[in-house]
Amino acid sequence: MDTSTALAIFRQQLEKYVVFNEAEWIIFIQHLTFQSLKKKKHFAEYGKVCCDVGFIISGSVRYYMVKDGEEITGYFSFENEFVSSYKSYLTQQPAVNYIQALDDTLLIVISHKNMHLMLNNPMLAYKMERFGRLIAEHYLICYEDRMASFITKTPEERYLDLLTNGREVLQRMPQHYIANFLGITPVSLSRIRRRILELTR
Amino acid sequence: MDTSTALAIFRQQLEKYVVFNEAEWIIFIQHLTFQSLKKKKHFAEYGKVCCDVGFIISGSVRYYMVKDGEEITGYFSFENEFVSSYKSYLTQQPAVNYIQALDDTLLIVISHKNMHLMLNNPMLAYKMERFGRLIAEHYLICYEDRMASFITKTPEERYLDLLTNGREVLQRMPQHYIANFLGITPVSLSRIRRRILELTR
DNA sequence: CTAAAACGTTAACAAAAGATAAGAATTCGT
DNA sequence: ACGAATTCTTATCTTTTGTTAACGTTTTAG
Repeated sequence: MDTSTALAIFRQQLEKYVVFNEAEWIIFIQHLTFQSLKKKKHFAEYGKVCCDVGFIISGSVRYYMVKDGEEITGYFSFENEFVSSYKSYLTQQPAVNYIQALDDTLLIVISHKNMHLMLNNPMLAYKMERFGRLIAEHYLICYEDRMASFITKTPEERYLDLLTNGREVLQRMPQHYIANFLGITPVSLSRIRRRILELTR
Repeated sequence: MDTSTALAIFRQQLEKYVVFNEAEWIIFIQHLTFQSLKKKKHFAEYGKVCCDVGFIISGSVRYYMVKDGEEITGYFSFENEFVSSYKSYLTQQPAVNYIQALDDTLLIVISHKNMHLMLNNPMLAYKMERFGRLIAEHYLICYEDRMASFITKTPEERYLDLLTNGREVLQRMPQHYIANFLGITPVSLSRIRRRILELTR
């Protein structure tokens, strides 16, 4: 995909949050860069400050932490979604997690530095504050839903939710990533799948 | 506590996020109201749109959902913290949870209507966007931490975290609220406490 | 193309958690 | 102050999950 197509897609997706006029857009895109991540390469790593927010033009990533030498996958992001180790990005402190490309992934990137240049550029400041607010609110709602499912639902119920809603996650993802995502072990997920199969058979 | 003291506290706490000059402050406070919630009264209820964000001057609240007729407590907020059923507030759709005062609680309230009046008031718009962004980012980080603990830690580890960090939550909170908050049953928490006692004895 | 690595299922056993109920201690409402 | 309700612990039993290991299959890398 060429960069102008990617930018057009980005602009269209952004319009959920904020609409730039031509003059603003020209300045805005000067603060963007492209990043191409080969499969298995990292967008963010434990112990390193995450300097970027990315917007996924194509591909996908997984978020994981390492505990007792084990990788534990906590989340995924797909096309037309944002990706960052937000706490690290926002505080510019070292990240506690990894973010890794699951496929070859093309991203539009806003560095923390460029974001703050825009937040301090009178031409863009207002819209960037608004943009930042709406993005943060959007992901706040995602987290609120996800926390609620952990508090009120069993792993089996969360998996059934995934079957009905989370098409994309299930299609191409290794099952042990999904197990972690649900808060259980791969073996346990395999058993849950068996139980469901037996019931629906 | 009188209202001017409360406002002074609020102003000071807000300075973590945004600093108002005198002219702005005068307009800002015209968009605030006070709310006094008796113990056990609700700040938000299932099925009703949550129209307000509150700032807790004194007291505390718990967030809970009802599942199979059971109340399941998912979170708490204390003095100098914000409280809202954010998804409902932000989308103005009916809430899926309840928020209830644990003690008599005094709040400073910004209604959704007033928030949007300020967001559209040229005198305040920029700072309110910024305020909204920073608040959302703050709670995004809280959620990120909390999700991480659910994905990577056992209930026992989460309880031990609470023992070292969460002083306030543990002090005055019924134990079955804390159990829900940890994602387990009250009986299970009681057993975890016993195990810990036996080890440290 | 081939060897190695990763993946998903299953089994067997251990550990933990859920459900239910009983009983004592504490708190609450009036 | 009193009875009722709530809270916490403990016990028992059941269910679920974790752990480890084995096995066949699939995918990956060189």
